[in-house]
Order: sequence, then C-alpha cells, then structure tokens
Amino acid sequence: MEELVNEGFPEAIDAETRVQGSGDHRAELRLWLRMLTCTNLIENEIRSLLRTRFDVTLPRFDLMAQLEKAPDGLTLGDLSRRMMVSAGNVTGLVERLVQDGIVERRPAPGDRRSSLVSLTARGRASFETMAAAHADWVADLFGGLDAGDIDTLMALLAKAKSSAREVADGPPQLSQNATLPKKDTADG
Amino acid sequence: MEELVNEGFPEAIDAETRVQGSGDHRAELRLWLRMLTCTNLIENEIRSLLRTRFDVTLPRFDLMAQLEKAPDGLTLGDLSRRMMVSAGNVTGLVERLVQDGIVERRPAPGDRRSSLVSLTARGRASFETMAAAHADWVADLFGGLDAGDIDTLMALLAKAKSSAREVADGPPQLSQNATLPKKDTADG
DNA sequence: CCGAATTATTTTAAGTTTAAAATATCTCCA
DNA sequence: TGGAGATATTTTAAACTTAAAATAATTCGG
Repeated sequence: MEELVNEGFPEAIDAETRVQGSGDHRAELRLWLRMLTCTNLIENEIRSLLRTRFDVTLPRFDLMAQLEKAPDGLTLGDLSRRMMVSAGNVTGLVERLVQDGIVERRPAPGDRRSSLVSLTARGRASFETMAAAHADWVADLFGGLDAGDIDTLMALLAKAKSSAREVADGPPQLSQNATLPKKDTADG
Repeated sequence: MEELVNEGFPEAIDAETRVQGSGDHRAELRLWLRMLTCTNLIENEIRSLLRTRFDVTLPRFDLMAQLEKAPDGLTLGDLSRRMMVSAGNVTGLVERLVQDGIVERRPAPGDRRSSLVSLTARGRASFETMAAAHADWVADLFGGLDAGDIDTLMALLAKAKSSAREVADGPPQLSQNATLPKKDTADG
C-alpha cells in the first residue's frame, strides 16, 4: 500500500521518499486549501443570509440545530462535542440564548454536575422557520452538483473524515507515520 | 435536467415539487454537514498542533502563509480577500504580528490609503519551519486517500466552489432559484 | 468507605471575528 | 475642476473562541 508514492510525478524518487519531512505533499496541501476555500465560501454566505434574513448568528443557529435533533435535551458537554467547539464556548452561547428565551436549562437527572439544555417553544418555532430557509440556501449553493456528484463527494468526505479521525484521535506527539516507533525526523 | 428530481425517493411527487421551499434538500444538507465536520476536524487538529509545537495561532499561521506566497507584500485588502475574513479582522491580526516582529508594514507606492504588509526575515524563517511540519500533518491527515481519491475530490470541490460562488456573487435578495423573477415563497 | 482519578462545567484572560460606522483617499465624469 | 461615488483602512461594540486553571461532582479500586 505504501509502494506507490509519487505516482504521476516525473521527479526522481530517492530512497528517502518515505522519510517523514521530505515527502511530496503538494496534492494533499492543495486539497486541504481547496476544501477550506469551499467551506469558508459557503459558511460566509450562510452566515450573511442568517443575519440579514433572521438577525441570528451562525453559532446560535448551529446550537439550535443540535438541540432540535435532540428533543430530550443535551448537556453542555454533548453540545461541545457535537459542535466541535470548546466547553467554555458553549457555556457563553447557552447563557446568551437563555437570556433571549430561545433555550432553557434544567438540572440533569442523576448528575448534579450537568444540566440539560433544550429549545423553548419559541426557540423551536424560530428554528423551524430558519431551518427551512437554510435548507433552501444550501440546496442552491450546491445546485451545480448532480446526484452522482453528491454521492461521490459524500463517500470521499467520509473517507477523509475517518482518515483524519484516526490521526487526530491517535497518539499525540508524532508528526510521523504514526505506526513507526522511530522518530528521527527533520524538525527544523 | 430538472425532470429527475426526487429520484430514488418513494414519496409522492406533486406539481409543487419545483416550488422553492418545498423541495427535497436532504442530500445537499447532509453533504454540507459532512463537509463541515470534515473541515472542522482537520482544522482543529492543525490548530492544536500549531499551538503545541510552535506556540502560534491558526489565524496567524494563515496570514503568514498568504504573505509567503507574495514576496512583494500584500495590502490589508488583499489579505482580507484571500483569507476570506473581514477587513477589521486583518487590521488587528497585522497589528499584533507587527508587534511580534513577524511582519512589517510600509506605505503602498502610489496609494496613500494602503500599506503593504510582508514577512520580516524572522517571520519568513519561522514560517518556513512551520510550513514543512504543517505539510506533513496535512499529508498524514489525508493519508487514507489515494491519488485517485484526491483527484476526484479536487474536481468535485472545484465544482462545488464555482456553484457556490455563482450563488454567493449573484443578486442578493433571493432565496429563490435565482433565475425566476417571482418571489411568492413561504417565508415564515 | 476513602481518596485518587475522572468528568462536567465555569471562569479567566487573551485573542479572534464580525458588522457597521467613521476616516481618508482616490477615480472619474460632467 | 468639483464633487459624487467608490475604495482602503480603522475604529467600535459586541459576540465568539480558545486554552488553561479552578470548581464541583462522580466513579471506582482497594
């Protein structure tokens, strides 16, 4: 599986190709930059639409979206994990949404450290409206892709996701191949 | 091209399928969520590595990366557009990087409103080191994809990007199909 | 049952980010 | 050439975000 490095590139391949820090990582880097551009483009457009149409911020909408999928409520920790943001971030977000009457907190049964957050009736109604528009916007933004494109993208992003998850969840401390115990890398 | 809506779904298709606001946008929505998850996962990992290995924040690294590609310097506006963040954001970021001796500002020749920002020698050296490690990390994170996967992803993301760009750059004011002048949408 | 380790959340400080208003300069055409 | 409109940047206020330390509560092995 690791024999076909550099496939498609005419440059000479030395024995050191597999040594971390000197490989050719151009393709992956370009992929990452394109992914970022694509995501930022869409995210900025959605942020702008949410603000101008509904006067709501993107993080608030995201939090509401998580709660809408969990009728029984979520703890702050659940929200932090699902939104992939820090715990402290969620604390402040929930605080402000409670003030605005969008969400409510109640003690979590069986664990006095936690509380459960859920949408208020008003929050749910508000989200319902926004979610419908949001779905339209997203469909518009991806309007140039056909069903096959979407399927392929879904599959490849799933693959990228598990690849990244493996590395990220793996042992810290290695910019290495992560399977080799050696660590004679160029560090700079 | 628009005949095969709802393909693969057993639900009844009425005449109103093409009316904005009632279409089936599940696939696009799922794609968007997966894209976000994937990006956030990788971005968070890179953020964490940049901090622990080099004690630098992601936005600073991003700004330095833009400058490294432009030896002659960039205006704040250039940086704002390329990084896809607000102008005010760049002002503060540059301010702090100047303080740290990473970048420098000089008046832009021929336009007294602008200034050119570029990396200092120290900033360039610092970036060089970080960029090499960064490239390794990205390659690791995408390690589960083969060359074909990457090519396909690149192509489909390019397609998504221009699709989104068309909508985002298009006329504001329409959550509509953007080609129809009518606007009798469900607004909530 | 006790205390060490873990987990859930909050707090703090600093940095990032946005939108909108304010400045300053430039362009261009009538 | 005068000024209206466009462009570049800064400022402001508020929100968002993170990392790290601090609290509080739970779990669990001995």
